[in-house]
Amino acid sequence: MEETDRAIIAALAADGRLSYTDLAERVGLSVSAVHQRVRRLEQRGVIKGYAARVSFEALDLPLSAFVAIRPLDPSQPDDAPDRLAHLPEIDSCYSVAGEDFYLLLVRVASPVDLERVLQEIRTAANVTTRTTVVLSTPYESRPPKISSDPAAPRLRALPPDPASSSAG
Amino acid sequence: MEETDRAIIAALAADGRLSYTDLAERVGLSVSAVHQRVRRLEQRGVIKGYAARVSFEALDLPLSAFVAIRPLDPSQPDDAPDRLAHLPEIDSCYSVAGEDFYLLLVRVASPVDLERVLQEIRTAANVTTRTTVVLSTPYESRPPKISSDPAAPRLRALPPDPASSSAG
DNA sequence: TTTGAAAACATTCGGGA
DNA sequence: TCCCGAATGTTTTCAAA
Repeated sequence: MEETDRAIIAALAADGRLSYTDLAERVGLSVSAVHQRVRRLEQRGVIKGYAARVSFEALDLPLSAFVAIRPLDPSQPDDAPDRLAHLPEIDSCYSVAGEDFYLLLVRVASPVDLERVLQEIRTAANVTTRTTVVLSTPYESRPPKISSDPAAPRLRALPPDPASSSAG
Repeated sequence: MEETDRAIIAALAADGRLSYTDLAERVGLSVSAVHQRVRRLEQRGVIKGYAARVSFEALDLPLSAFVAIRPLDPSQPDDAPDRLAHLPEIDSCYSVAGEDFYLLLVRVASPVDLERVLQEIRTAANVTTRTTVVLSTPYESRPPKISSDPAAPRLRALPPDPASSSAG
């Protein structure tokens, strides 16, 4: 039961378009039972959604970079994520411990575009930036290991937080 | 035509389980025409696959960290990504410019697990580590902006490279 | 949780712009 | 080359037990 949910999640993390029929075969349940479980996982927020994995090269966004940012005036209220959310080049925004405040992952078409985005980041959030260019990506966004360990903690329902995501 | 492909990609990046029927309505084409286009995008490698977006908190992996690594002996052949690929806690591995060689994103259940993974990374790849803990994630893995700019470059077919991913 | 039937959907094909 | 519409098999969905 608990283990079945983990199997479902692992299967859907690896192939988000699996049919309920295939899923049912893999976990050894009827189609409707699997369907119901998936729906419960979606409602509980364990499965937050589904996405096509797209090639950034093919979309002409071959240049990725990590941008660490630090406020120019640390006494100001810190709403950098909100101020930056409208920039479509920003893939991810992490609040981090350490000398920097946030770590951004940006995707652009060219060095010139990176330059422009960095300027936009600095002016929009009143921050300094320190940029690390990604040269290649051996692997990325691998499906998480789903422990089928019998001693593993239960899958947890989440507090109703429909906006933000990982790593609290 | 070209713009239609971008609309399809944008729709599937936001909702990877959209039916072809829904997709067809959105882009104003017949179901079979959309189906054909999606298949071509998949074959060309523009769409690399589909994945469920899972909540790492719900999976009891609430702690994320960026781990910058540097070889102890820079004259040795550098195969750190291969040496680390078996560690399921590593979500992503980026080769980066700058003082560090690689930047890893790891996901674990607790500080103790992070400690263990860092040791495993150091011994498996013969590297030093510098770790930045993620405190929260305002947003992550947002769908890329798909330029419908008429002057935008064509969607590119990819050389047959079925393994690696972004940012060359 | 299962079964079973109805509705919706995916997939392939032939033909037309 | 790209599109559409129809035919078929599959999947999803729902009710009932």
